[in-house]
Amino acid sequence: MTSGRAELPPRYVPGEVEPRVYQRWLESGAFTPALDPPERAARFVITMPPPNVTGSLHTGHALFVTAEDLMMRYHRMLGEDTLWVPGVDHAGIAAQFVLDKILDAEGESRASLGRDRYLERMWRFIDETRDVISLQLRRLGASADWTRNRFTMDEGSARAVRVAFKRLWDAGLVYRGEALVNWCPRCRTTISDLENVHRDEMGTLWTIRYHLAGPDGAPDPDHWVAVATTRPETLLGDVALAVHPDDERHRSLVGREAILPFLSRRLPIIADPAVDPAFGTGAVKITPAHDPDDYATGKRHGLTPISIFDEEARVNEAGGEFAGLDRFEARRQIVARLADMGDLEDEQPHAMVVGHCQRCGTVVEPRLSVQWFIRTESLAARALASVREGRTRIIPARFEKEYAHWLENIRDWAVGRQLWWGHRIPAWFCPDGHITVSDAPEGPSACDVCHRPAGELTQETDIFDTWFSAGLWPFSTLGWPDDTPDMRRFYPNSVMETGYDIIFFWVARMMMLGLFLTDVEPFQTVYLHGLVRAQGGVKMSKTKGNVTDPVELIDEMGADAVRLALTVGTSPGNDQRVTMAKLERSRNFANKLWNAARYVLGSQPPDAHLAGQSTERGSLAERWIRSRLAATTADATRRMDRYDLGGYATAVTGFAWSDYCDWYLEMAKIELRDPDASASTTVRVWTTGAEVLADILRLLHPVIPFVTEEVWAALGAAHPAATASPLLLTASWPAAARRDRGAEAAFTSMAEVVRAARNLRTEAGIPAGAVVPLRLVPTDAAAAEAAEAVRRYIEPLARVRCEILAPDTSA
RNA sequence: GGGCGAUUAGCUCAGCUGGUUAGAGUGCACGGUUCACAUCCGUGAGGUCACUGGUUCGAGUCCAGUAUCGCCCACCA
Repeated sequence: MTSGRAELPPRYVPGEVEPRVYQRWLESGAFTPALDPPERAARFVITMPPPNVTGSLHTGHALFVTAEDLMMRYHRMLGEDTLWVPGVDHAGIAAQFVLDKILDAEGESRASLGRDRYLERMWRFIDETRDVISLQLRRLGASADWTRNRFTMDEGSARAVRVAFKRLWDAGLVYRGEALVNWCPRCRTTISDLENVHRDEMGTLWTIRYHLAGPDGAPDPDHWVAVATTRPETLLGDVALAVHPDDERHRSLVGREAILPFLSRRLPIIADPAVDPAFGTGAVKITPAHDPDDYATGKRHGLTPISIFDEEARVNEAGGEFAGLDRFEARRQIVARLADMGDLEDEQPHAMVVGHCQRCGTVVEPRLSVQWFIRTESLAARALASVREGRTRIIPARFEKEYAHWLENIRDWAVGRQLWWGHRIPAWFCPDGHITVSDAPEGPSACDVCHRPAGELTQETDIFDTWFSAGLWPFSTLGWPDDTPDMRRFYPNSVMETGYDIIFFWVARMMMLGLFLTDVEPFQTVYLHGLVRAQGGVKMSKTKGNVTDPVELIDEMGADAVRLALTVGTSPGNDQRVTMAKLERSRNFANKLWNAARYVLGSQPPDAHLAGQSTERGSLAERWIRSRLAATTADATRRMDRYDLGGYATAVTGFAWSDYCDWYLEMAKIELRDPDASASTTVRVWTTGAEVLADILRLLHPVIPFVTEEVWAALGAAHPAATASPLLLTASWPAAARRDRGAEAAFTSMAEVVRAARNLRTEAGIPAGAVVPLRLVPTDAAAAEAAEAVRRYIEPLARVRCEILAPDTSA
């Protein structure tokens, strides 16, 4: 390689270097693990949360890419066998929500298209959107292996889903049964407990009179039971009234019957200890099909539930005259009618908790239906033990408690969804109701029980909860269930990195499924980042209009600045704000580095590239900066190893800016311009600066990869010995050298004098350009000697002329 | 109803296993066109580490309690 002057453009323009640098990385093939990994190399595999296929980059993505890429680049530089499999998630319910809105605008709907055409339309839609997010992730610098790009609806995932379900079924961990589930009337599907988000709301508590049945069976106008309810519309599904067995006020009622308004159904009055005598009137209506408590009560008393809503929560034919009304309209009319009849006794504002669909916000309706469940008890116990016994560690540790609490109280997982976009449950029914689960792509050849041929079987129409396929991600992306080279080499993964908001949705599910299916923890470490909040600390949301578009920020500030701003001053699991001030500061740092490099390149003495590694003892400036570099390297490495990404970034950027730029380069200028310096000294001083810069680039590369890579190339052209590797991406992480305490102490004393002198100038109002005398009074002969030794730095740095007086020993 | 977190300079946040004058950035004040950089340089002001007790030679750091804010979990009509 011919060396010589290398140049960087005089101005740093954010966003300019990224495309060509990323292209160089891609062409190097370094994102893809080598076919023959180095012997005994440690392994580092990231588990990435696959973003929603229909989504577009938001700040949360920017944060996870930054954190993961930081770790990846660090471990790659350590020479480890690294892998980051990128991909996207089909996001069943979320994707349908998006497509349904588009169809609505086109005058179409799920119903008008039907399942097959709807799915065709979805695939076309996905084809348009599925690369968007990946391309955006690349703009942030994600050093993922794009040759292994995956999708939770690809054939590999589909097969993993079938096999996983079959194994769960064969192990008796799957059952199908009637249950009261969370139903979203807008999405028209079951949702899990996790997707049912509770919100405090102000509702109304109505007190309604249920007349007792008279001797003739007709309602007795003079005798009634008053019942308090927040949902009067559900009375259409009442099957009983209940009181507490010890409640004296109502004891005489037990065993009698009341007449349901409007429908004249006879309701037995029962006694059940679940009733709180202190609440309302002490008597409650029992509506097993629409209330979880009532469902349990009904079961205890052998009552048959009556469902009164259809899938869109309109009153069905069981509701008599109210049939066809929306549930809230039905409520209004029923309350009005009761009031007219004089049977509305009271109406009070009432604080209550209401479940809403996580996706669309609609009030969740408990609905009685037959569902697929996964038995979670044994799965959860293993997932719990893994963390308790330290085989998987969660960072920060406080989330281990939340994880444990959730798993200890887990309920069975309703995995079926009445949607179309997703993996269809591989279960078939024969006319006799037997269930056959098959993991074969073409389905079973016959009923497992009665051996009827496949032609007489029909497949379940429900699909899986999106998190079921996501829960297989760490291994379905590596070829599981086959014993592939990737599985052997990269499983289990090392670090699963994600936001704390999906610890239950995703992390816990991966642990449960991973342990059951592969007998090993899918990853050793769970690193949870905080959430990015908008200015003022509120959650970002499109409806609030406070979303900062990371793509715009990258255009304006550069990907390096966005990454640095998301890293400095953060700690795992804690929320953070991104402010314009922080972004500007980060961009300024990139600019600073660029200019420092320009100075180094521009100040290269002739033939400097011919100098080998200097062995002679350098100047104080050189020894000091090398010692500080050693300290910073050790600190940065330690922080990286402890996942203190914020501390790492702060340490390294601080070193580069303060120690290197503000002090070393200024001291080096003095030495480089010294007319008395020998050529070899000048070369040595410059080379030290170039070598330290090279290590700064290595240390900074994980967090600001683009600028450092570009500077590395220029530095390599000027001084190949400093860089050694053509790409910084694959350069080695620096080893911490020995510190030089003597040099550090000498520097500190010198710097104190300079700072004191500058302070005196400012206080005395001495013009910045004026060179004034400075009298130093050493405390002893050694101090005098030391002062003399650093005079050459003090004088230009403080713009003074030193007079070093005789030692004053009086103090 | 449980549980968790936060509370440190005007603002945004770091402070690991308790140890010398509590840090950073930004903002502010003042001064700077020195040939890398005004996306910069220099100097400076600014904190009873929410509050109350306790442990300790010593606490922002550990313990108990209180307050405010936020989050998670939870089938009471």
